Amino acid sequence: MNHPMKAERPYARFLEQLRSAGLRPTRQRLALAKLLFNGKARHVTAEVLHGESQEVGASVSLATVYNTLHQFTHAGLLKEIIVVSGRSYFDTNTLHHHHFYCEESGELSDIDAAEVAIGLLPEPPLGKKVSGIDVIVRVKRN
Amino acid sequence: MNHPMKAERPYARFLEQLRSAGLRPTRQRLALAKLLFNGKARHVTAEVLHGESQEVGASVSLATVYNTLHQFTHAGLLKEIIVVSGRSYFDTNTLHHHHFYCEESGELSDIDAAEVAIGLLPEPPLGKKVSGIDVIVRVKRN
DNA sequence: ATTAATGCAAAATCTTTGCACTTTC
DNA sequence: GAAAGTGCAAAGATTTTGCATTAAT
Repeated sequence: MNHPMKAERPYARFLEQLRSAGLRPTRQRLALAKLLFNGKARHVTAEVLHGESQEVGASVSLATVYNTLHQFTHAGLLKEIIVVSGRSYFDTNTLHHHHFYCEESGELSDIDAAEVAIGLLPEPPLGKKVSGIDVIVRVKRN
Repeated sequence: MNHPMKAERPYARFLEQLRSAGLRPTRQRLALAKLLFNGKARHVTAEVLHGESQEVGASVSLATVYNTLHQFTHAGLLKEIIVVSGRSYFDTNTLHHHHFYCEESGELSDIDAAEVAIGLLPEPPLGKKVSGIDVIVRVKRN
């Protein structure tokens, strides 16, 4: 076995994922998808993802990173998380869940929805219906 | 009693509030405090508060509005609320509580903390302690 | 007088857009 | 070749900053 453990068809899954979202599998989207969806849940900002794409040699412009993150979000592949002003995080975990957010490090981590039991909730304002609930547990260094 | 129901010492309360926060009661701060703390709970953006200060004839520069909002926040007179990217809301309700947020209108409204019973919570990440919990109930028009 | 606060315009951030060029189908 | 996607630089939007002027103690 000379070859390392790289997958035989490394893009197959992403190709599938993109196609089913109606997005053409371009080099840039594949590169970003590969960075985003390689196993563990990720929380990235556009800036960070752009940096990673450069490190990997897959040069993708920052504008395209933004476009792609939003396209993926609209396609249901990502979830946008707002925890701090002036920066958007994108989460590869699209299931309903919540977050720990460390203001010092900027790190986000997931909290399974089942782990947060929200008891009662008051009636929403008149003429409005609930469309989502986000719980942000802010944390600090001990 | 010819005089209408305007308070005899309209600024007394604000003066007190500012002084106890160690902030000099300048014309601008008094004007903004008056707009912010006149009774009911308010949720304002810098832009909106700046607009209101102009309507009232108390011209305060936008930079000073930002400064003042942050000073008030640090002094514990306001609470900053993050619900949407690229815009900060400031809430005159500094008690622990949560929010309804309408993405369509941008309106925020309070939910008393007692009305949201959060059952269990997982352990925060190693070396971190919980510093706050924000619940945002996103709502849409029916 | 000292010290703090304000205003202005300029800068800094993050994000979006317009349009020519390139790639995918 | 038609349609969609990309890159770049420029524009937008919100927020912060530097510094001379003004106001509060």
